[in-house]
Amino acid sequence: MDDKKYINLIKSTNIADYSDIKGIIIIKPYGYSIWENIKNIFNKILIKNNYNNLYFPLLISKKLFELENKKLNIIPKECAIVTHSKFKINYNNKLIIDKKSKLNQELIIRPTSETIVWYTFKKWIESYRNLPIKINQWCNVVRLEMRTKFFIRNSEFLWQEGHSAHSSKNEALLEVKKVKLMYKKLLKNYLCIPFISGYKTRKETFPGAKFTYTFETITKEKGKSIQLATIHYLSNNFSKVFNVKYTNEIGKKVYTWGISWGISTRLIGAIIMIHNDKKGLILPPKIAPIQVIIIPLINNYILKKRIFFIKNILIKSNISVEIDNNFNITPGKKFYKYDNMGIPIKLIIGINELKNNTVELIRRDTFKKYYLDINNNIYIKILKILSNIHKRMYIFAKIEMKRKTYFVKSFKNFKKKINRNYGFYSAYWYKDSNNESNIQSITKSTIRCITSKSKKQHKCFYSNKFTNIKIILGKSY
RNA sequence: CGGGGUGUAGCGUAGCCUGGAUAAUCGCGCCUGGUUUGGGACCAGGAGAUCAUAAGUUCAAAUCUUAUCACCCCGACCA
Repeated sequence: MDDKKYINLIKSTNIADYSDIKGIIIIKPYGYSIWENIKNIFNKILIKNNYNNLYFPLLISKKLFELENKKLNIIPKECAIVTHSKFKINYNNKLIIDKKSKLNQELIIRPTSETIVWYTFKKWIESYRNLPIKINQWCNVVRLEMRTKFFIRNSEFLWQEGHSAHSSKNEALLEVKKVKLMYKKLLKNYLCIPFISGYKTRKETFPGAKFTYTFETITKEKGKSIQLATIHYLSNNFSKVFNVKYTNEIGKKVYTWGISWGISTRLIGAIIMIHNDKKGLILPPKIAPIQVIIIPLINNYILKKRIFFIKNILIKSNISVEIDNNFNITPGKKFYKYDNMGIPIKLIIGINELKNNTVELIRRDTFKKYYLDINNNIYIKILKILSNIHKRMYIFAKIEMKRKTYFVKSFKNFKKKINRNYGFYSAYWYKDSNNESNIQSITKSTIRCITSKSKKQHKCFYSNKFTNIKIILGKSY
């Protein structure tokens, strides 16, 4: 999918629109319900894993950022900074900042919330009995990026950020494992997104973290990489910054351990880029705002009753269903519209179906037609088809990702190949940040993650030194 | 933030190089009436544009010049 198609698809499906500020978008109802569905699903996963939702403030004081900067060397580079509180009108009748209203201290619109979270943890944590603390918030964050793209890189985006504090290193590391499973479940079982996962190189790791674990996928046609989710193992970096110590079982004061992790509305971008065809978007059934659209072909009282009958059956089975009763538009046009929107199932009823007590069903993914007997528990068949669509979407996306995953032994070979085809390139690599920078500047691609360590030693594809580290390279958005 | 491109009705566009007369082409969409409705219907009529913004050149600017803003593409930055 080229970029123009991507933008047109988002606009024509009413998922989102531009605002008047660069990189800041309006998420329209159809797009927002996709996000709400993701939220609802993930909230259930969060509850199961003993996380509580809460809310931290949008504005963070510069004072706290300074603490962080001193110890961890985190310099917020693309933040929006609030400096004044008033406007006045000048001689041209234009609004200008009232310089008298300059704030005593600059406020920063959160680019992420570790700062305020750990400032707060300091107040909450005294004893080992207070631990672990496991919290999550759904909010917006602002990062004024130079180059933006719908959902993939916005200046403001919605996300989920999980934070936890633990009494031991092992417990924190165990939590990383748990979150990995949470994300794997969401991506595979709900969003039909295949991925590779692994550790970021030091260069790509969040500055406040000991390591960053990442989930990456590639887009359908282009094969560009998209980061889907991240988990940062913070070790006790932040607890040292904010002096978050607790008294342990033997009365000693020790630092706490932490992790933080997030997924954002970028997932919507990933879904669009992965699940589409010539006719438009194909939404994974479990997050589709409308799973079944019923299209009556004639405006008729008996048919109307029949449709409500079907709708009620489906609603009872928790299938989200809508009826298109607009007879000013011809059926063909409706079919194209709903195909473009990616609605998994269309149910069509006309004279023939009414006579035969059937309904015609068309799958969005394969366009295969089924005729269902309406007196024979149609919801069972529909649930089954929804689940088949899900499975097929995941498998196809996975095959596509595998097809675009190559193994390279030499840098020469890699350079040649990535120029022709983007994708995932796996290789053995000897850890060296200078080499990493060279690889990036020569090929315009980055090390997406370190996927595994083999038992045997292999030659590094770049330096020929022996190594057991296997990486995935790719060109990212 | 550097390089390139674009900005004309709700959307997509023609016109711009080579300035011209009532200031604007075509398609989609929208409104009214009628016939239609099984994979993008048709006929008739209608509404809708300070040509991104600002300044300049000129008798005359959508068209030329400059600045600003936004968007797109390619870099650097980044979830």
